[in-house]
Amino acid sequence: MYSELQAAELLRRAEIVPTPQRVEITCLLMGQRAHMSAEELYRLVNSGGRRVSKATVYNTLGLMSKKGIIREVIADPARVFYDPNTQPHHHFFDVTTGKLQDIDADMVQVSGLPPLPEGATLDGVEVIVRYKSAKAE
Amino acid sequence: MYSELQAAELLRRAEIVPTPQRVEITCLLMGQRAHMSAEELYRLVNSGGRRVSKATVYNTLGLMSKKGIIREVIADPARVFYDPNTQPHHHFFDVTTGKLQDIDADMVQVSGLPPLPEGATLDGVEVIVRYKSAKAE
DNA sequence: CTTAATGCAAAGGCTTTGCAGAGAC
DNA sequence: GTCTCTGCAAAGCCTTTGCATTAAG
Repeated sequence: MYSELQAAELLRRAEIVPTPQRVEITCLLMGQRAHMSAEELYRLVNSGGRRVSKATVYNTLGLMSKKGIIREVIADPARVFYDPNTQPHHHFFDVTTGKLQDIDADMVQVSGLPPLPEGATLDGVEVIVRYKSAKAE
Repeated sequence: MYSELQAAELLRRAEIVPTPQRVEITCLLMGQRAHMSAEELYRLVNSGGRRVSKATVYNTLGLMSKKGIIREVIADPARVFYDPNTQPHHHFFDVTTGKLQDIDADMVQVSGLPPLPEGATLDGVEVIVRYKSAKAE
């Protein structure tokens, strides 16, 4: 579990004013092992008594990802996942269930990437292993 | 350029009835070096005199990707790209312009991936190198 | 008082769906 | 006539935007 104090501290360090809503969102996101989409998080926050608007959820996630304390993962065409793990690492994506899972970067080697175009800034290298799980077709 | 005859042949081999609309879509997609989204393709098809509905474009792309003659690439949260290149390969994604570009698989080595969960079927390994290009912020 | 954060609802893209009409055999 | 494909429009989902309200210093 992730305490409100930890969350507030994290936000403060990222120069984000730790309002109650932001702290709440941060707690839930950080406390979760699975990755969540904004929509899921929005529902989760609001199921827990607290009332936070959609705009604020999207806003907060956008802010946090701009400040680098969480990371956007684009694996599912239907939504963006937010990943509390900012260490370099990669992902398993279960196409059947829509679940996203971490793969430690230590284990995976990517080599031979061509250089970026002139003047470009690297934004990240993401490896996504997509698979279908047993159940459904 | 990609001829209608080639397109029809490709579709037929994939057991897709080569209707005029599907042939048209296939021609445009295959003839293009850049990757396109369904929406772009829809606009492109309809700018060329021919009238094809949105439903048909989405339908055709879905069919083709299910049959394995094109490939979906998920790199941009806002849309799915369709890639006529079905050889294993990877992608550069220019965050600034939204352009997607191929990276030959030959050059890139990915090693050390952990095994899939029990009973899972690999659906693909995708490496996406995201970068910001010179211009905009 | 001034500035920033929040909430609401509406708008916006991309994609999917339902169903009627057209076409092929 | 039957089966499939097509087209249109409406609906859906996630996300963004605009603007009035509220909170903070």
